[in-house]
Amino acid sequence: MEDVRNLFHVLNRRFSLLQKNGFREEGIDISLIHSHILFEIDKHTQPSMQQLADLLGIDITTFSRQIQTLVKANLVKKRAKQEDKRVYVLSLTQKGKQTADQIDTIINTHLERVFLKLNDFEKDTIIHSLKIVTKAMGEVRNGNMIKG
Amino acid sequence: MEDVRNLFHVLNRRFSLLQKNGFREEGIDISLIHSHILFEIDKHTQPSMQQLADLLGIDITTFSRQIQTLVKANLVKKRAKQEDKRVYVLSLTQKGKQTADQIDTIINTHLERVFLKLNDFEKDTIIHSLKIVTKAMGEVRNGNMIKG
DNA sequence: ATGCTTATCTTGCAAGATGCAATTATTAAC
DNA sequence: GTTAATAATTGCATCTTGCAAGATAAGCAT
Repeated sequence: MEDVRNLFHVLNRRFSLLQKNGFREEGIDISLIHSHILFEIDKHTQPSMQQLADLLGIDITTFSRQIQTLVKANLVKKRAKQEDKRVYVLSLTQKGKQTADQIDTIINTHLERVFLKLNDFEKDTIIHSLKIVTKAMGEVRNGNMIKG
Repeated sequence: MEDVRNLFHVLNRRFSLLQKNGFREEGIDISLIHSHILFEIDKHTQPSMQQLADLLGIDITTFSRQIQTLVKANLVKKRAKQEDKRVYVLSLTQKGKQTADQIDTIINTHLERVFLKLNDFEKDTIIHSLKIVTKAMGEVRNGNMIKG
């Protein structure tokens, strides 16, 4: 069991570096955390602040200010929910969507470069395994998460 | 290919949460970044500042200050290398090693809880897959890394 | 309705993290 | 020996973080 932690750790770090390197190489000036926020907003429909903060494991106050920055940068739109005006619902602006897509392309390009080293069987096995383990990790502790 | 990014992303996040939750539940007061630094120092023999900073993808100036904090907390030891006195070699103090081991136990316990949900075949497949993909990701871009 | 409790989000503040530019100390190159 | 390169640190300005304390809205009891 002892090298499982190491595997996750290294994998984690390498994926982070893959993203950072991607941004740098393509001259995109965005932080990892902002990229993640755009990604999550894009993935879910009408997420609230609290939902996304929980999902990303960020303190709500920090998240609130990150969103303010993204709104100022015209990447994210925030509007009060009709049914419950305490809640703010997030969505991407056109520019935000465009940025999210651009980031997606970059990361996928880099991921493809990784998978080129592997044959189809390995590829399928890996994706299957990632799905299983990700699901299992979500089931152990799922506070108030949106299904991811 | 498009949900591979998502898989990595979610897996990444869930592993981060697993670590944070572990620390919180066990009442360990340590940040993720400090935990990672201890882990890496423990894993490598006589790593230099620059090596670890590169490995973790942290700016060397930030890393230098993180190490100062850890040295003050009596978790890390820093000594000049004999052959090259510009270089500082890092190691764990007794307390640092103890902390690293404690963290390791916590994370492994939580990981075991995840793997309980899976059968032996799935477990083996997943570990095998993680190894392959981690290796592949390391080979695509390996700047000046120590072998991980 | 009125008050009490809970939920969502925002700000004040103080502490910590970040990264560029400049500096120190050491080694390498010529 | 002078100059260049490398490893690490410090100054400084900026950003991030999270607790505590608000502001506002919704739910719920009486």
